[in-house]
Amino acid sequence: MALLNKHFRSPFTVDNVIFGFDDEDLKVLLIKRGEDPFENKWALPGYFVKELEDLDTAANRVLEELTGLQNVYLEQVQTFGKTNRHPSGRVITIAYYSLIKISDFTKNLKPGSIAQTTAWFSLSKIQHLPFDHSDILQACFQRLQKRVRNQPVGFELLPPKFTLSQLQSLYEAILNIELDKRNFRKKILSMDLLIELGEYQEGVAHRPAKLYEFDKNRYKEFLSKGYVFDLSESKKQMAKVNGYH
Amino acid sequence: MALLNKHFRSPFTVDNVIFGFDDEDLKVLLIKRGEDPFENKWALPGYFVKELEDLDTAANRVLEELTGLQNVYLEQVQTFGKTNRHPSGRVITIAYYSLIKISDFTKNLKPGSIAQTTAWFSLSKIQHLPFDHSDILQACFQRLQKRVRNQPVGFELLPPKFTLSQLQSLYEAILNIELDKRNFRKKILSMDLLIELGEYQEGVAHRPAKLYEFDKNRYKEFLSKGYVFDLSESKKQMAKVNGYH
DNA sequence: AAGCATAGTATAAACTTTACACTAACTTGT
DNA sequence: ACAAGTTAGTGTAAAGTTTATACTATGCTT
Repeated sequence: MALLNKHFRSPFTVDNVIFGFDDEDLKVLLIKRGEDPFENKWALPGYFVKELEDLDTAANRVLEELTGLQNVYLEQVQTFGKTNRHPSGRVITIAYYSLIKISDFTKNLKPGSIAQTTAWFSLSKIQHLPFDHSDILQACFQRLQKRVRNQPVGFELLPPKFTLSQLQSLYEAILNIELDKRNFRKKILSMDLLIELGEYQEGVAHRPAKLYEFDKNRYKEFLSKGYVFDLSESKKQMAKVNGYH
Repeated sequence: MALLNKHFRSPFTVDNVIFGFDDEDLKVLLIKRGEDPFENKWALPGYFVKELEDLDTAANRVLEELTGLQNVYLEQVQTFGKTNRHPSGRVITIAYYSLIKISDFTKNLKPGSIAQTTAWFSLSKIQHLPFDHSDILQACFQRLQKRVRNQPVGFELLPPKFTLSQLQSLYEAILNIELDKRNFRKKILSMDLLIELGEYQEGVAHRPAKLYEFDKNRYKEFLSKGYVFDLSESKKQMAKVNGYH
């Protein structure tokens, strides 16, 4: 309809903060830009949205072209639209983050693909990013920190079979706090969402840990009973973490 | 820069879910559309964003033109970009909600302004809205329900001086649950964020209630001490509300 | 076989949340 | 002026949740 033509049009991108976890650090996949502005700088991966493409589809496209992965946890976070955020003209970006199993990633890399110009960076070591990508990264990370306490999304970052210690390390890395082993286990197991597989870790130089699996069906039932996934801490504890009493 | 011209451009709007509270119900301000598509239907207010206008600015513009109000609580929620969401062509919309003091609103209405075609609707009575506005409304309402438990935004919907009963009704209306009077008061007062004014309600046919004010400065201090605003309920309670045990 | 590294486990104390019912203060109608 | 009506305001005990804390178990390495 002609009416729409009266109005300003902007190009749109989706930028995708791809998180991974390597048993130690929370990492983010960055891409070395192949064109100006900021050619050869590391930046968040993002693509322009196509005319006939939904936003979620575009975000999944970024992800698949970079990692070869499909059906990955993806969440829209915030839209960044300051008129001057891109030096070449107005570009609005819709920020997403996704959670991938870092081990799957390496398997799916095709030689010569665009993914050859990507690398994982520990979140804590990322300094300045071009455009407003630091703001975008921060918004996505903060969203993840909240999400992980109230939704069972952490499992998206772990292999399908994992140990409780891995799970705890993941939470410690994302939330940047230390957790008590016994209390953590009690809490997560009390929700009764993990299946104890009866299998054990292999190839470790110490007592092997039991392997667990997150059970999506039990989680559906859990929700339908009105229960709420919750790994948050009391106000008192939160104050302490921040160094107050 | 020429590079941007390669890419698809879309017109985009901000839609703003304007919430108000009338001591009874949570309400939403709708506008009767003056043009096709959906002429004369009630819909969420929204405007096309201008070339040199930031998104937040545009959202505030919607608000001010409709209500005459400035400096109002405003939060971006989600961007809706399905290719077919608008029958006349692709339009991406960035959804915001705002919280206003409904009493301020009526004062600021200019006769003959666009606001003459607006009306407040109880949230519970709104049925079908045009476009994907029902989805937008739902997303904004859900965001508000979460926000109100973890941030002191409820006060934005009340007059500067309010009673604890009004505050409780507000929470009950937003969360759609019943709260225990004694426990609610204990909890909100224990955060020590309200100033007891020593003034009382007037013109009511019963014992007049004390008036309180929310103290933004105390809240800043509260935050800087690492405390967290929290009016949430335990998992047990949540389960009960939903009819389970 | 000793040493090393991580896995795995229980309980008591502190704290938070919940359930619950009566008196106080003001207005209205007689 | 007083009775009836309406909402305001208040404390406590029981139940539940969170926290702090330290030792034994199991497998690998040397």
